Amino acid sequence: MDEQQKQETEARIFEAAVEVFAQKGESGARMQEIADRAGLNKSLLHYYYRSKERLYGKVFEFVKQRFMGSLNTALQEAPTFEDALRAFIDRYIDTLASNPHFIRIMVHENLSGGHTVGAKFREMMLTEPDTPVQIFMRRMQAAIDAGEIRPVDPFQTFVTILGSSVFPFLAYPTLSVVHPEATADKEAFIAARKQHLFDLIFEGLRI
Amino acid sequence: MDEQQKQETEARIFEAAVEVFAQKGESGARMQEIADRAGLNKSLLHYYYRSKERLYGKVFEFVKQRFMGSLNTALQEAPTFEDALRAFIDRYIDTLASNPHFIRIMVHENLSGGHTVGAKFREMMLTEPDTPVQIFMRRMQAAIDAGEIRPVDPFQTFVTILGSSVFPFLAYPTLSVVHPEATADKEAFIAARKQHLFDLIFEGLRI
DNA sequence: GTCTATATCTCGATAGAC
DNA sequence: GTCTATCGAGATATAGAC
Repeated sequence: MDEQQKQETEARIFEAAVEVFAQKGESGARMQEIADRAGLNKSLLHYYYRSKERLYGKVFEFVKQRFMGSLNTALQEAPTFEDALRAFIDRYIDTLASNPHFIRIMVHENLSGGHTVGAKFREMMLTEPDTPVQIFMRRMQAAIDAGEIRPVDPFQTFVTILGSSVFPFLAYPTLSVVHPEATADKEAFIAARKQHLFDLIFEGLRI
Repeated sequence: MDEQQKQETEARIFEAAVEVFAQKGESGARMQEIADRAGLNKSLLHYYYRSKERLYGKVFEFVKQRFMGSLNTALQEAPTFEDALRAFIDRYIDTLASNPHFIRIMVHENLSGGHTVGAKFREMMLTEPDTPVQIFMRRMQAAIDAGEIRPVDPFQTFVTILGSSVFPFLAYPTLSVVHPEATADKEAFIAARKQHLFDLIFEGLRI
């Protein structure tokens, strides 16, 4: 009972921390705001995580795992390149939509120099043999070699898919001002976005 | 002599402020860091700009003007849609490359709720009759009506171009770890990016 | 474990000397 | 105009009661 209560408190802190760090970044986030959002006393954050720095470290690690994991699973399945491309775009956008905090933390990291993110990814490149980028690029290269699609640079294509998928989640406040009609229904906009992206890129790669 | 010195000091503060706000966002930025980067005393920031809030306001306004200006000019020229598309992508990426701070401030704004950016853009939509989005969308719609390209949603296409162009500048620290060879020479990467994007999207729109 | 109270530090801002 | 010194608010972090 006590133990369970403890874990739940820790989890509530963690979830609140993810949200606040996503919105404000590491330096902009306030411990008080995290405590308020978790409905707990501020000193509990220190009891469970010692310092703001350590709390952020845990959050970042978690976010990175989820992020990479979603990319990996999306790439595993699918027999043809067409299927793989569609699955990748769909799953990736779905993950972004249901976990909007993740990409925000990653972007904050990159904007502020990307030192943490650089170190973590470098480590990952060494320990894990197959990163999502490499899997995607190999798969696309195979399709090119087999004459299924045009010879377009796989890495550039990967960057295009990521950027096109991520951007709407980063710029939503601006986009909703610039074109309210298209973005008012967020569900519909996301569905349309998936359809559009696959169509445009697949046609762009077609022989 | 004094007046000139004064202007130079003010300019140095401003430039340093642009850099720090771009890196940390409004709340994450520190007046001390801006002063250090400008090689000046912290109290001078208040002498010239009264408060952090006002300094940020000036920076944001400046950034927004440069940004929108570059988008507009890129869309003016070009006779055919193909030319317009190429010009738009080239000019837009060039502007991002030579002014990397601008987009970062915009993204920080959006991440932290986008209230300032929302108000500013709403105002712009009212005062200026033709925003870049509208010009692009109208032009693309005309090309669709004329049967020059496939009937692909112009707004979605606009978002795809923006996202694909912007993303590398946001995620450069991560990308350079994930694929060092492709990103080591930044000039070359940007040139390749322009070429790739136009090719992929133009082929994707082709009848 | 969770709270209150408080110590310690950092930051934005101002006063005043030069 | 530019600097040093400092104030006061607000933030992180800790001590100690329950």
